[in-house]
Amino acid sequence: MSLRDTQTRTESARRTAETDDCPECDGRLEPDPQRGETACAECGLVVADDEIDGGPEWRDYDDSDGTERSRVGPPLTKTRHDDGLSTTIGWRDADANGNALGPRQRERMRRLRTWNTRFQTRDPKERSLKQALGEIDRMASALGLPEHVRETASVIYRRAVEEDLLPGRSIEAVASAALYAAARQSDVPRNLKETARVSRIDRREIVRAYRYVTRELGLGVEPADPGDYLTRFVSDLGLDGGVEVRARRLLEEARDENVDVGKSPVSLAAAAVYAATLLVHGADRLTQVEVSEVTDVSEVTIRTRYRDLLRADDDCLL
DNA sequence: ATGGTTTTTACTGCGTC
DNA sequence: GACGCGGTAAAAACCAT
Repeated sequence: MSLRDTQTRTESARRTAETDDCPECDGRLEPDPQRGETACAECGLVVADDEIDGGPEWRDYDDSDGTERSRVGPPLTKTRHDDGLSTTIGWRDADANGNALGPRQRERMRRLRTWNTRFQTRDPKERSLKQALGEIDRMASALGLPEHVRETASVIYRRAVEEDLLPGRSIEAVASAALYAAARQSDVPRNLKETARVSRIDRREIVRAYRYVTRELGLGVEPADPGDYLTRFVSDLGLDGGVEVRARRLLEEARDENVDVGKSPVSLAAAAVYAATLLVHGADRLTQVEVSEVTDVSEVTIRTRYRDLLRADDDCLL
């Protein structure tokens, strides 16, 4: 890919905290009003952070004195890490109004341009990495997963890249798989159906990537604990804590009686919630359909599982 | 690929409000 | 009659081999 003859592009410099230090030389970072970018006072490094956030982009387009910044609006979309966010730096040593730059400014611009080309030509891996991390971020927030899960997901993804696991599978599939694995490892599991819903990749392909990655990376991801689904289900269904406690006990007793072996954790959790509302609230319980809808477990499965749970429960007359 | 198991889909019957 | 539930049969999905 050849450089544009007269122009270079760069990742947009995103406004970070104004008091940050330069990662390269520890010089102070200064927002450059002329360009609307933040750059290091020492080496001219334009700061561009790795993750895609929803933060606004700051630019000063028409203010000749450059003191005022205008909010241009949110980035076009979170799903495209680059489009619409790139900054183009002209080759002319002049500001936006065509006025010549002073020697100081000129020098600074020269440095900015070299850095920009570096960012651009840095290996494609860097680019795909950003895309993947952006995707992870998007899916994670769609799934309501906390920050630390995104981080472990990115770690998993990076490791997958390092181990050359990418060839043959799509970036997004591996990203989805990494997130799925991270959620399970962090004890805030999301099942495959949920993951597939927010992913561009279908379920089958995610599992394939997931299996491959976990095997190659030796990630010991244990089967999800049904209890980990419980709190989420309970709150999604607007139930009280009493139900959750009861449900948890049902799950424990099921475990003691080995009724749960071979059964999907989600099914058990869903069934436990239903059974618990039945036991706690009696007549005005939740319907199986309601539970089925928020848990993504079919009514039939809820039925069969919750009968098992009740059978294993001591306090249940039988 | 195969076979065993679980889950889902689709449909039906029963009791109740 | 609609609704919640239970049961069933067949298909699909899953998993270990």
